[in-house]
Amino acid sequence: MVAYTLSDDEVDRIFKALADRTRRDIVRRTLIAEASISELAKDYEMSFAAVQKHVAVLEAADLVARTPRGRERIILGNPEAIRRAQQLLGQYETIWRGRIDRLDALLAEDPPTPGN
Amino acid sequence: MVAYTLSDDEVDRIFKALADRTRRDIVRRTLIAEASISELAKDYEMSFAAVQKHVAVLEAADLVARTPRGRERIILGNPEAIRRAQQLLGQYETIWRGRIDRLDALLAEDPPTPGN
DNA sequence: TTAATATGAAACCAAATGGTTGCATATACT
DNA sequence: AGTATATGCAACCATTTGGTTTCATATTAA
Repeated sequence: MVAYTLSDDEVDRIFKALADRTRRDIVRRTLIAEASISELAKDYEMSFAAVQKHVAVLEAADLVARTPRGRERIILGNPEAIRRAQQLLGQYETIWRGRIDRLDALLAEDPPTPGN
Repeated sequence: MVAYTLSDDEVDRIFKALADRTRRDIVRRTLIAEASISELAKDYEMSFAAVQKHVAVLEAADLVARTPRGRERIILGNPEAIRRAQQLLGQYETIWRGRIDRLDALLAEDPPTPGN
């Protein structure tokens, strides 16, 4: 299992990209099946250009890939980026478990005495 | 295992809160050990008020809890919120696996014939 | 009681965000 | 060749974000 090290900038981009429901929906859809930008755009109540911008944000975060096919641009979700974000959150879980371990250690020590 | 259902607004708040390196550091630190806002603020190159605002963003996303203790406010990271975010990303993984299964099914079908 | 500390909250500011419209260009269809 | 479609990109706009400073209030310490 390779451990990816993401820079602060990369992590910023990933979470910022995921912090918008339209973008999360695009990720979800393009993980299910590829779609062109105009196919995606049909289903949102906003302009084509707005959807295009959302896709650009996702691509900058490497959450989707954009491949030309004729006059279209095919968007495909990138499960690897999602996995990296998940691993990142997993590290916080590990940190927290460390705190619990330390608390347990404290409680396992000699019970506190007035003179201690 | 209880499945939490987060509203779009809640998910927006969580990822937006995590999309800032100072806030991620505050989460990390307060998962390790509780800290007052001023203790946190000492270690960042910004005003106390700025750190106070970051804590407010994290609290709104339920990523930390703020408990009064005397004149201080003690900040403690909330591992449950992190876990929920992780589960959310896990759902995307599941979605993606569905695509792979469908692709496998396609490949397992009768090989394509010109007349098909 | 007075001084110091910790927080809260408001007003302000520059930059980023999320949307728009309009126009240019590339590709496909007839 | 001419038209329709898909995209890219720029300019613009309102709102949000991430910072600041300032002032008020609550609590602790001397």
